[in-house]
Amino acid sequence: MASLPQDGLKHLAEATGLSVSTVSRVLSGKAAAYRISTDTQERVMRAARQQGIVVNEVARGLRLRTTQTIGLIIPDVSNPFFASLARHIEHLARAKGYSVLLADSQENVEVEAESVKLMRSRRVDGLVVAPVGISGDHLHQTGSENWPLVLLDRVPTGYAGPCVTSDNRQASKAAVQHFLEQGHRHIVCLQGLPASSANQQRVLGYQQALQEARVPVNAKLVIGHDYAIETGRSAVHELFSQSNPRPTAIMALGNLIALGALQALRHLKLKVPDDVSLISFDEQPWAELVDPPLTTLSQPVEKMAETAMDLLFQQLARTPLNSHKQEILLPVTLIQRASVAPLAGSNRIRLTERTPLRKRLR
Amino acid sequence: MASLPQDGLKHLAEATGLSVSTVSRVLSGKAAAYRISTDTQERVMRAARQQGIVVNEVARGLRLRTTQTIGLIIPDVSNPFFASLARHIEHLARAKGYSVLLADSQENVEVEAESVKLMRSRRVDGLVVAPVGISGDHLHQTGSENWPLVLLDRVPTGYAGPCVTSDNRQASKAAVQHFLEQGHRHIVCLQGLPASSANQQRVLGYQQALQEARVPVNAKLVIGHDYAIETGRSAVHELFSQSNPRPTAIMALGNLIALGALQALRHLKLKVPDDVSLISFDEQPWAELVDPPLTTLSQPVEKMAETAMDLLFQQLARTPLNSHKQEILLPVTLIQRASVAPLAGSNRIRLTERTPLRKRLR
DNA sequence: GTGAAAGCGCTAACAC
DNA sequence: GTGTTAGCGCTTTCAC
Repeated sequence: MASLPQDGLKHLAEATGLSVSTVSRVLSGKAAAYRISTDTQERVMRAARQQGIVVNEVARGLRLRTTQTIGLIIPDVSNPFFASLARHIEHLARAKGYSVLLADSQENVEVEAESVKLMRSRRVDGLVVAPVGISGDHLHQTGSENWPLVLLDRVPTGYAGPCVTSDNRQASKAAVQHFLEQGHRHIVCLQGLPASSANQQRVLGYQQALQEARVPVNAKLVIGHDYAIETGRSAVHELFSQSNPRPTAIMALGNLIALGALQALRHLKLKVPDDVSLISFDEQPWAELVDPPLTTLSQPVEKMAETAMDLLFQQLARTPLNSHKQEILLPVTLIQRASVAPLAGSNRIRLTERTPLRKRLR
Repeated sequence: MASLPQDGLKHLAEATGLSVSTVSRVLSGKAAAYRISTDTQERVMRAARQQGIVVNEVARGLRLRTTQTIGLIIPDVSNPFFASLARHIEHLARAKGYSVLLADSQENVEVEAESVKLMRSRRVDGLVVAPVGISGDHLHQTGSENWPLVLLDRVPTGYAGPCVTSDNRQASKAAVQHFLEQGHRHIVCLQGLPASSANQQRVLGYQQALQEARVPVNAKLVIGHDYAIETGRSAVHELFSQSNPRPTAIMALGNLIALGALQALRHLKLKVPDDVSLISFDEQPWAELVDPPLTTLSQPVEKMAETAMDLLFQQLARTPLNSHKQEILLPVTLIQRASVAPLAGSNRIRLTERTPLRKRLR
């Protein structure tokens, strides 16, 4: 912190001829409670404004044992899904007087663990994290027992604390069922980070849909290793330039993956949806503008952020959480556009609606 | 900050039978400088790990007068351009041991001013801000004289401090020249936030290109009021559903605006590029996948972030900045794809390259 | 090699 | 209504 020219209540006290306590009281809005005279209040305020003095929140934080800061740890801020989450969280935090300390874990467990530790040493009042891995151990280090924490979007298996996700399993299951209804049987699943719970749930939904329809599950059709655009691109290249019989549908478990898949498909001169159908997880502004307009699974991003912050604020307020509401699952919507077609030779008719169909799942 | 079960060096001191000073010295890596015995070091480290004690950075910050935190204020984290900037900045900050405190100013000057004040009171060591307005007054409040600050992407007129932007004027000028070469004369300029310097430079470039080509500048063709998707949509609707003669080309001064324009065009059943050509500011992963692949102006996002952080770190290190390098202008690249066609009846041929042409501007 | 003590800028008893 | 004072948890001079 730069050493400010005029720093502190002490200085203000001298300038106004009052004591630090008094100055402190008016500056922290306790004037009424202490019945400080209007005159005094004015004097302090004016001096503060004139000399550009703002109270030192770090000293305040030390004394008050609160930083009015929440930590936000996400795997990739540049992924529009997380960027959007981050934005809503920042707004909600600010509305309650909290600032947000941001860490991008780069989909890397070590970086994440490091960030958690850092945030703890910086004494953030609470933490919301979209964890990378399937183990949540590093989230609960020794000594961090009742430290306000809520997990978002992804939840390690066996995690018992408060968390909010969308219904990933149900969503991808419904999408795959949609494919099945259109006659598809060879459906690729372009997965994201295999270690992330969201991905696991999505893959599970994919498998369940197949099993329930008595369609054999081919492990080779689940492919990919992270949520990056490149993963979609290379997986599609690999799968569609050789394999036989060629898959007829692709379930992309993330918006960037879908983009990569689209690129590869175009490169391979495969038409969507004529040659292959495609559904993407995550709705984005560009989804209806790409060629063809994409059928997507839309997560309730804003609702997710709100719910997470609710859960966090409840903890901050030391309100015991209703134990039965700790794990919150939000419904996903299937938005049907033009990237899915009935399998050639199947008896289904192609969807021709002008306006997209929205189907709330569950 | 939650009151941690075991807090502080004091506790560790008792546990190890040493003094706080010693414990402090080893925990802050000063063991060597003070010739602390290896045995003692071990003892402290082990105890710290066992009891899960992390030093209280806020107390440390108070004492050291540094928070190892930089503030980042941007107008909209969910805009992919800023999200990307934010990500790079977070990485660069972390690499140097800094955390980042994030504020989203929502393209609102008051929120921005409020955030600056907040960051100052929280004693961030430095600030990087992409300012909303054309006045930079609130960035330099009384008492914040030599407080490390660098402006990013946008610079208020007359601002003298360190800042980095891309060459907005030159970029949009080149884009408009490209339109002109293809025979277009009625070129719409879909602007972003009129008060932002980036927008002003872009509009200026647009005007200059027209003037130099002796094409009359029609003020009615500059339309829009912010960088949102809705602005592109409504402006296009307004302009293309009635005006006569209908414009034949659109310069969109932001990626979301372009998306909105594309939506509206599709809705009006106008084909790109046959009926109207389009160029978008900001390159995005989806740009080559929308229909048609978009010709874009690609800003050097990573380079911008790096440069800004360089400038900031120089200030943090109290290295006097080379005064002639304080205002840094980075070149933009024109990526030609398929959204621009020669005007029907003009004697130009349509660009048919398979791979996009990249033209570095300036 | 290690300890004692002062103080970073603030708040909250406790006085009056 | 306002002032005095004792810390919050850390670093660092000075002592030994």
